[in-house]
Amino acid sequence: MRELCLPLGLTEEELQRLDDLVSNRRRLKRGDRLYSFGAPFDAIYAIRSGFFKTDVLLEDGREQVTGFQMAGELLGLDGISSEHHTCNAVALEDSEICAIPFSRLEVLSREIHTLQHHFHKVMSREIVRDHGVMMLLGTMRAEERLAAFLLNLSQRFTARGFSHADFYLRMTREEIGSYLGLKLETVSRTFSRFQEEGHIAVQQKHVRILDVAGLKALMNYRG
Amino acid sequence: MRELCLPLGLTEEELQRLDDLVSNRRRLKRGDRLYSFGAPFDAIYAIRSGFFKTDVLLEDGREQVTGFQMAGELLGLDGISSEHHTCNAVALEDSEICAIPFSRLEVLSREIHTLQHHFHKVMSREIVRDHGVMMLLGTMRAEERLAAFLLNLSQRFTARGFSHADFYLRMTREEIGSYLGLKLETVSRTFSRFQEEGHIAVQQKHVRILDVAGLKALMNYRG
DNA sequence: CATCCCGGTTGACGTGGATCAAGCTTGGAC
DNA sequence: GTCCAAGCTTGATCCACGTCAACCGGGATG
Repeated sequence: MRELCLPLGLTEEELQRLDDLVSNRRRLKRGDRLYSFGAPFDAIYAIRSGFFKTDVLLEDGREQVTGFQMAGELLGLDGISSEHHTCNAVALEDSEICAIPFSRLEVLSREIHTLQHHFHKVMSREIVRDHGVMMLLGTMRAEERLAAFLLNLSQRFTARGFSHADFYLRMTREEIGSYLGLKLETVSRTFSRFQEEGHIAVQQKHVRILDVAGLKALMNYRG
Repeated sequence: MRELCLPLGLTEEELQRLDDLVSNRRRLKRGDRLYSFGAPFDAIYAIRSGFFKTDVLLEDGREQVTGFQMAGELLGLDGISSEHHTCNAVALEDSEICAIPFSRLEVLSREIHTLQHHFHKVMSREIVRDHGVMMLLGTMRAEERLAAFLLNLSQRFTARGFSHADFYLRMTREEIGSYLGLKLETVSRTFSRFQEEGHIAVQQKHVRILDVAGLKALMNYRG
């Protein structure tokens, strides 16, 4: 956890103060909302365990999933700008989070330079990630989108010590589709095609990646 | 300029220190790059005047425009995460920017709380903006995307004291298309359709918005 | 002045993914 | 165990947007 979401090179005393900051824990069951669009913002959240999605809704009900977050990642950065949350965060499995009161984070990051810099990097990384999603939504075809999605999940599971090639999806086809700008049927069909072509083995939410190179190759060529 | 991109409520002395920070000006001609993908990051940039695009490229040459920036907006936030720029920033007209050395900004924002908070808000606003683009790319149809784009431009021009209804586009149809996830022909056709329907008058880069309500109405209903 | 060229428009046609619809699988409730 | 609802798969058809191609218009160049 520390390696993933906290800066290195802190003194014992600094670590202690950080631990105080993130001491406010909370458990959520699958389906629970961590926060909702429009709610007042006063804390960001570090995921200790579990899996989340964030989404934004249009007035007519259309949903865009803006991200899937797992242990070690932060939620709520969108709320800083307007003092209100601008999306919904929903637990996709039973999860545990730390609430980090934002005003206290700002105080502490004035005193601990590495914390300040780390926090800026985390926000910036979120912006870079979003640009990657724009690239995906703006220029890629369905196959490329799903391949990129699977490879990204695989890489993040690996970073957390799980198998890079064998995992359970926490989200539905519809949620994957919303994230990737596709309909659930297209997601399902593309899974099936990947399976026929031997790139993966998929049965409902259980995915095994059989051919990483093949998936990567799908991403770089038209046709 | 100050109203748009600087925090309010600073003392004279604080303002002086800020002015020192942003004293490093630079002029760019149309087509010049402010920075390129992979270049070392050491400063963010405030646009004093002019117009920019940022884009990311895939290995096979596909381009995704990630944003259009105008006076008072910041460029380069993407570079903080990895100490290298992760996109290209290109001037779409002759422009002037202030380079803000990032390490100095971090020092100063430790001392001026309102600056720190303002900077966090700016980064967060960028994240929120990106979510809006995801929504646009993931769920909207061509008409909705272009209407949203025009209304957004209009609103930003208004905030800068320009006409909300009469402006020149600084970017090509292809760049608009790249931003909106459409081909240039689709952008062109959709402009023509908007004109036929009386929502706008368009001649090449000159756009007049005739019916704001009509454009807004286009955005919320399927079909 | 003529020429070039880049960007824009428009038309004809093709297609990837959406839509509509029918089963199927699975896991939780009882 | 049975039942049911939610989610997944698959097929048939449709259509919004992409592709390909022709042409136009205006500003830069010589």
